[in-house]
Amino acid sequence: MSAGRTARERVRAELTREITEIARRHLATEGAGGLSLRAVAREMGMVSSAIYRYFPTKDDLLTTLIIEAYNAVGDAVEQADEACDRDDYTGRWLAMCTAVRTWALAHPHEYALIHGTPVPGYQAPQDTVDPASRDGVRFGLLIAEAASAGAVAAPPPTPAPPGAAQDARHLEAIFPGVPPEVALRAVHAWTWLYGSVSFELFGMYNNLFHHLDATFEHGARSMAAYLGFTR
Amino acid sequence: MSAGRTARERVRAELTREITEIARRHLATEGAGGLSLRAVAREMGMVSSAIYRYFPTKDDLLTTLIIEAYNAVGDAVEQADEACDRDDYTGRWLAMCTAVRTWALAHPHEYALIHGTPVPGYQAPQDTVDPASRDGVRFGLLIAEAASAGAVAAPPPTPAPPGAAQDARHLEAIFPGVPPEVALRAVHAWTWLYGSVSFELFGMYNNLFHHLDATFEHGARSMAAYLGFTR
DNA sequence: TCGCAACGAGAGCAATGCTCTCCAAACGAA
DNA sequence: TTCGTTTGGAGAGCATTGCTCTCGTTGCGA
Repeated sequence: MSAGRTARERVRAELTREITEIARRHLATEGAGGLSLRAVAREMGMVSSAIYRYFPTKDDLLTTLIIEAYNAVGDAVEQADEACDRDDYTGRWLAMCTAVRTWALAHPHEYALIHGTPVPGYQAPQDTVDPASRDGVRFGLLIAEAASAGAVAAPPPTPAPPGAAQDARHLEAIFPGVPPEVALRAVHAWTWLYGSVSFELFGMYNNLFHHLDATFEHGARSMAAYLGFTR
Repeated sequence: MSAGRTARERVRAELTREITEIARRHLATEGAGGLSLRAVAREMGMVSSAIYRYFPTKDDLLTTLIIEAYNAVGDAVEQADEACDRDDYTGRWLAMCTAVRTWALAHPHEYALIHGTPVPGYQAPQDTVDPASRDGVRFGLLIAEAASAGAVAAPPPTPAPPGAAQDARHLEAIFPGVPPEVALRAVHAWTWLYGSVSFELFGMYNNLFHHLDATFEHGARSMAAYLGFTR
């Protein structure tokens, strides 16, 4: 589709791209609330109504931005993972954690868009779910590989209501071949990751920590132990 | 101050209360983005400009709501804690986790207000920091009591950069008398708690878990082990 | 009793998302 | 090449918002 054939199609693709680019810049500087279709149109030298030919609704623009953001995190995580030795499981986990945090710190508003309060009235359409799960899928792969390589010590079983065990079995899709108890822990560790990044970004660690890099790394290492990685 | 003396003062206090009440209701149904001073004024039978006599800015109303929300979580956590045996440390931890989650599920928009994306352009004033730390302070108390009672097993030390150790020593204020390594783990567990609640509330667990109660409880128990509680 | 501060009413401003109508240019089939 | 059909920009317009300003009125303390 990028090789639009008619002149109109090419110009349309180009303008659409330009709109999202400007919108992304506005988002990055003003935040999601400060994003205005009229302002984008203005910056493009368009009259405000014209922009609705490209994005019929502000939500549609937001959706595009959200998908981009998810993909950016997904890319970051995947690249970080790939730069590691395949069987350095702890290293891969640390790299993925760092990738998420680094990206979030560099793109706070985009991070907020996907992991903060859902935008009022906004309903995530189906197109977002695949991009949204890219990072998690990659993480699942890591756990699966580590488990099948015997590099994950079976954790001491945690007493839990039966529903949790059922859910754990459903996790097979993301953690193929991983023992349920390990898969559950993996989700908890993953949850810690995003909790930690959100806390830092939204200011909950202010006045509490002064060496955020170091504390984050400590947390990630500590979670690696919690996960049971033996190497 | 609630016993305002002059009629005017009493009426002012009452109107202020009524405004925040309506605002809280709007917030609960429409979310933070849908909160409109004009709508509140309308519902009160006031002309829109009159409301500015009570809250000079929308941010001021939000600040009030935010403080209320923080206090509500603080109350919930404190009450949950107090309903437990003093030396059932695991039980107290579980109770506090459940309290946070239960409150959040019952007041999703208020939760989002304090733990979601910071409202665009909003700068949290000083009045919010005390209410904001009530839950954490209570949690710190629990850890301190457990540690001094010898009910926390020293965790295997996690290798970490020096900054983390420095920060850990600063945690003395919230975790008095708690070994640094334990204090750090406590923060990570606390982070997991809010990460977990946020993930659930913001829909990240959709299509992943079906027994959210049970899975949450599993996580909390698993974190209790991570914390090193021995009873 | 008098003067001031508080406060409601109303009009107004700039901005937003979104709609509708009008018209010119690009397009594709004949 | 012509001609009817999309496509898409311009412009006006609507309802809504936060916020300001002015103008009376009214409660209050001195």
